[in-house]
Amino acid sequence: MVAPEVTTDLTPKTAKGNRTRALLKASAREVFGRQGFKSARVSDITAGASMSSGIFYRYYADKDAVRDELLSDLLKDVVAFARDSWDPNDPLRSVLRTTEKYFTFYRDNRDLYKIMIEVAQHEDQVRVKWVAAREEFYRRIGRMLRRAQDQGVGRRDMDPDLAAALLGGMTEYYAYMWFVEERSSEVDIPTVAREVTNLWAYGAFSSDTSSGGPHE
Amino acid sequence: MVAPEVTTDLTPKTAKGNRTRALLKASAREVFGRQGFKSARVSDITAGASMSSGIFYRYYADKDAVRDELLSDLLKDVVAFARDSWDPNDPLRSVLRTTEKYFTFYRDNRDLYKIMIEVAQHEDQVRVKWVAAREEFYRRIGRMLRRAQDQGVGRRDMDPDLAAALLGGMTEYYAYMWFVEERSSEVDIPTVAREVTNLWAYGAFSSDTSSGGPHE
Amino acid sequence: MVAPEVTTDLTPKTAKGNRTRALLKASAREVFGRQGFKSARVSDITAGASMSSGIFYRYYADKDAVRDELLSDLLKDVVAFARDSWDPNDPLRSVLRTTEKYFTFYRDNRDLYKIMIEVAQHEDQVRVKWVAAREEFYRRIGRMLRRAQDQGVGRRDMDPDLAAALLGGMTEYYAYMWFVEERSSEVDIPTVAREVTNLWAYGAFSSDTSSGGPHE
Amino acid sequence: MVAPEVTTDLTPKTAKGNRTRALLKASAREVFGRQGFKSARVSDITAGASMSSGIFYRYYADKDAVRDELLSDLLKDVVAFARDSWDPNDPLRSVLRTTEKYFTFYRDNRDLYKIMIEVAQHEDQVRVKWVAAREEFYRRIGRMLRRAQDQGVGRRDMDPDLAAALLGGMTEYYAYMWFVEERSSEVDIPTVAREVTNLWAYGAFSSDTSSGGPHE
DNA sequence: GATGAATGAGCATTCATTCAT
DNA sequence: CATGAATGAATGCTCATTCAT
Repeated sequence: MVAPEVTTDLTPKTAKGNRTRALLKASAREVFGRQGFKSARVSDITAGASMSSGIFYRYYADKDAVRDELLSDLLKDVVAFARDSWDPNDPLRSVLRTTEKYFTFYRDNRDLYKIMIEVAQHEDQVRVKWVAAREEFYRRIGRMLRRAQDQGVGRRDMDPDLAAALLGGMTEYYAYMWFVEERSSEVDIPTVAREVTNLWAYGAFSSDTSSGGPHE
Repeated sequence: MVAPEVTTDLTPKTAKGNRTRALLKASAREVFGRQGFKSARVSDITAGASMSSGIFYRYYADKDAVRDELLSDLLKDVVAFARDSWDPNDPLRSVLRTTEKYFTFYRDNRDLYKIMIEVAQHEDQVRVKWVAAREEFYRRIGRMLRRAQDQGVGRRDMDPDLAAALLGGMTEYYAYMWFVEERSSEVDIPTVAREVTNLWAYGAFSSDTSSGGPHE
Repeated sequence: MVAPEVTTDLTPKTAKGNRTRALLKASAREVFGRQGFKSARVSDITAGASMSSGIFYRYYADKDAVRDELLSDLLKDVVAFARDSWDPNDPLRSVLRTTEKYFTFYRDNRDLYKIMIEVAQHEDQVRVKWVAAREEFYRRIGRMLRRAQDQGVGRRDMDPDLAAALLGGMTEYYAYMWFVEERSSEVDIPTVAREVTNLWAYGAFSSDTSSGGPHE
Repeated sequence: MVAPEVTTDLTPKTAKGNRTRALLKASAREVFGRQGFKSARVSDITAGASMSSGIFYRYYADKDAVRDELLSDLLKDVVAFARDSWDPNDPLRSVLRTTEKYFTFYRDNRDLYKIMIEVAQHEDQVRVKWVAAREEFYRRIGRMLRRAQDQGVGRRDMDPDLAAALLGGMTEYYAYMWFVEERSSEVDIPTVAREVTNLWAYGAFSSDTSSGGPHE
C-alpha cells in the first residue's frame, strides 16, 4: 500500500490569506530581480514582505514554486503576445507596431526576463517552455515572411524560417542587452523600433516594397 | 599575532604538475559546461580528473579561479576575433567570412560561452568584461557601416551604431540559440552565414551594392 | 548583482529563544574551559546543549562571537573590580580585603580566565583589552603607593609604578597558577591574602607603619 | 604477533643532513615565535628555510616534534638556571644577581617562552614539565627563605613556601609582561632587578638586615 | 638527501524546510 | 493564520602527512 500523500492544501482560504500570498509573490519578484534566484534566500522573500520565514510554506511548496508561478505568468503573456495577429496587408507597419510593443513589454518585465534567463540555464523544465514560446514567435514571423514571398514582396533568396529566427532574435537580444544588462543607450524605443523595422524591410522584403517603408 | 604567510605559490613546478593543472582545468570546463558553474562542486572537478579533492587548491585559489581562467581564455580569443580586420574593399565578403568563422568559433567554445553567460548574470566583474568585448565588436561593425555610408554604399537613413548592435547581436544570439540552447536546426554554418550576410547586405547596404552580394 | 541582505538579526525574539541562547552560552563557557577555545568545535557547544549544530548561528555570528561575549563579560567585571575604591586611611586593610576578593573572583571565573589567557596569545583585539584592564589595576596601585609615599608611610626608595606592576602581577600570577594551572596547594584564600598583604606591607610601606599591619 | 614498527630513522647521517636539520629547527623557532605554534604551518617552516615541505619529515616525526625539541632546550636551561646556587652568606646579593640574570635570559628566549606559554595551555605533557621547572625554582627560593628565618634574618611571620611562590612568580610574570606581551616600559633590567630585590629584602627579610640591602 | 605532488580527514557555515506554540 | 525556533544535510577549504621521482 502506498503511503498516503500528506498534501497540505496551499490555497488561501481567506481574504487575508490571499493578500499575504500576493505580498509574498511580489516580494519574491523583487528579491529575485535584485539578487538573482539562486542567491535569494526564502528568508529574504519573507523579510521583504515583513513576515516570518515559516509563513512562506503556507502558500508555496518551496522556493521553486514561486519562481515557477512568476515565470508562468511571464510565459503566458509572452505566448499571448506571440499570438497577436499581424496585419497581412501592411506587414511593415505590423513589424513597427509589434516591435515597439515588444520593447515596452520587455522593459516592464525586465526583472522577470532576468529571472527567466538565469533559471533557464539550469532548469530544463523552464528552458523548454521558454524556448517553445520563442519558437512560436519565430514560426509566426516565418509564416509572415513566407506569405510575403508568395505575394512577391518578400526577398526571393531567403529562407523564411531562418530569417525569422535571425530577425526575431535580433529584436529580442537587443531588448536583453538594453533592459537586463542595462547597456547604456541614448536611444528611445521608437527610434530603435524604426531601425529594426528598416532592417527587416530592406533585409527581408523586396526593395521595391521599401518605398512604403517606415524609414523617415 | 602576525597573520601567516598568505603568498602561497600556485604555479606548478614540474611537468607532472603542469599536466595535473591542465587536467583539472579541462575537467572544470567539462563539469561547468555540463552542470553549470554554481551547482558544480570542487569535488566534481577533481573526481572528473580522478584525483583527490585537496589537490585542486594546489593549483587554484578557489572555484572562482578556474572559472576566471577559463573565461579569460575565451575573452582573449573573442577580443582577438573582434580585432580581426575587415576588407574595406569588399565588406560583404568580409561579413560572410567573419560570420562563418564566428559560428565555427562559437560552436567550438559552446561550453565556455555557456559558462560565461551563466556567470555574467551574477558576477559584475565578469559581466563587465564580457560586455566590453561585445561592445568592441559592435564598435568595429559601426565603423564599417559608417565607412560604407561615406562611400555611398551604406543605407543613408541608418544609425550605424544602432544597426551595428542590432546586426552584431543578431549573429551572436543565433549562435547562442543554436549551440548553447541546442536549438534543433537542419541548417549548416555556410547556409546561416549566407542568410546573415544577405540580411546585412540588403538591410544595411544600399541596394545597388547588392548586385555583388553573396546571395546565390 | 547586489549582495544579499547581510543584516541578519541575531536577537532572540521569544522567551524560549532567550533560554536557548543562554544555554548555548553556558555550554560554550564549559566547552571552552574544558577543551580550550581553539580545539572546541561549534558542534561540541551545541551538543553540550543537546541541540543541532545549525541553531548556534541563529544566535551567534560565529565561534568567535560567543567567545567575545564571554570575555567581554569577564573584562567588564575585571574593570569594575579595578575601579573599586581603596580606603586611603587604611591602605593595608584595603590590600587585604581586595586581595581576598580578587582571589575569590578569580576562582569563580577560572574558566573564563583560562579562555582569556589562551585567546590573548593570538588575538590582538582581545590582548589589547586584557592588557588595558590590567594596566588600569596597576595604575590604581601606583597611585596608592605614591600617596603612601607622600604621607610618609611609603618606602622612599621605591618607584611606585614599577612596584605597582610587580606587586599587582604577583597577586594575579599566583591566582593563575592556583586556579587555572590548578597548582596543588594546601593553603586557603585568607592565608594567601595575608601573606600577600605582608609582602606589600613590608615590601612597599615603611616599617614603622607595619605595626598596624595585618600579620598576626 | 605485533606488527613491526616501521620506525624510520630520523637521525642525520651526513654533515649536510645536520645542517638541514639545524636550519629547520631555527626556522621553526622563528616561525612559531612570529605566528604562534598553532597557526604555523609546516610549510611555513620549510619555506622559512627555503626548502621543500617534504623534507621536514626526514628530520622530525611531526610538527609537535620540533616544538618539543625547542621547548626541551628551553626547559633544560631553565632547570639549570634554577639549580644555580645562591650565596648563603649574602642572600640579597644573590637575589639581585639572579634576578638580573633571569631577566636577561627571559629576554633572550622570549620567543621560546611565548611558545611554551601558548602550548602549555593545551598540552598536558608540556604543562607538567613547565610547572615542574617552576616548582623547582620556588622550592629553592623557599629553602633560602627558611634558612634566612633560621638565621634570624628572615621575617618570622612568613610562610617560606608561600612567599617563595609569590616572590618567584612576581619576577616571572613581570618578565612575561615585559618581553612577551611587550609591555612598553621605560625601565631597564638593573632598575627592575633592584626594585625586585628591595621588595624581597623588605618584604621577606627582617628589616634590620636591610641595612645591607641593595637599594641605593 | 631533496623536491613537490597527492591524499583525505576535519570543521565552519549556510539555508531550505519543518515544527511547536 | 502567523511566528520564529530548530533541524540537518551539504560543501568549500585547510593542512598535516605520505609518496613518487
